[in-house]
Amino acid sequence: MSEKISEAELVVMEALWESAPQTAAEVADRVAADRDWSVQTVKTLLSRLMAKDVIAADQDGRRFYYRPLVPRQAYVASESGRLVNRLFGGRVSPLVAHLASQDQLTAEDIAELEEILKGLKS
Amino acid sequence: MSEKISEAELVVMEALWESAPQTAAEVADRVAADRDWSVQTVKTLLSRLMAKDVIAADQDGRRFYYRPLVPRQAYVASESGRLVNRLFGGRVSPLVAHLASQDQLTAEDIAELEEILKGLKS
DNA sequence: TCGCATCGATTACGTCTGTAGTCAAGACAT
DNA sequence: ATGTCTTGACTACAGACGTAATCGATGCGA
Repeated sequence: MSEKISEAELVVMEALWESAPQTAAEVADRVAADRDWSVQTVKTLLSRLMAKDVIAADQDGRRFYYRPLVPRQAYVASESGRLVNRLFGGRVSPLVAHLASQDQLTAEDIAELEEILKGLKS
Repeated sequence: MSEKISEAELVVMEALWESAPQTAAEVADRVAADRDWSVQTVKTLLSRLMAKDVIAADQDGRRFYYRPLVPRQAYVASESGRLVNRLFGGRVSPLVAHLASQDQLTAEDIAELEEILKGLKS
């Protein structure tokens, strides 16, 4: 919950969710795979994430080890909730119906969805 | 597709998707239900949407009738696609699994999802 | 011990966003 | 004809965002 995480900040969060704790340099390395950012840029984003209280840093000598405070799970939950509310009036099935109508469901998706539903009808 | 529509702009788009064409004043009225904005604010948002080529205006005397150029359908498609890519690696079933695990699926949703899946297995 | 590399902090700066005021031109009532 | 209302265009401005340079402190190699 809490402060809104921006697009660029999210890239940094993903790096931390992938593995934590990490130093700024490590995060920058990991992030380099996606975005061509300078180390400075990554550090700025880390600061902003700290300001938003979604990550924390543990000092080790003069360097910091960063780790997420918000689990990816929670973020994903709030974001997908937001989307479903904004675009589908809070209902999930229209979202799936929509994706289905766009042929965005793979055969695998369909099989898995059936599994999920089976589980829900316990 | 094309230019990114901001949160505030989206509110205006929704008003136009609901009914079109509309004058700026009509849009402002409709929008007033959600947001407490001045007419000016709505006009600015309309301009920005024009600049982004997602709406168009037909002049009638000295007033304009605005209408969406991008159908809601298309917007919803690109946004939900973006979310699924950003958060679920492009796979839909994890999204549903996630929503299910959060108890965000109503019984109605489940029934409808079953219907959808039945349709897909034609 | 002295210079250099490195770290986080601070500052910068252009763009986008949210929100709105002001302005010029036309319409309308008196 | 003149003052008023309405309309879109233009301008404003603070805060967020993307991207990065610079700065002061510190540790390390020579």
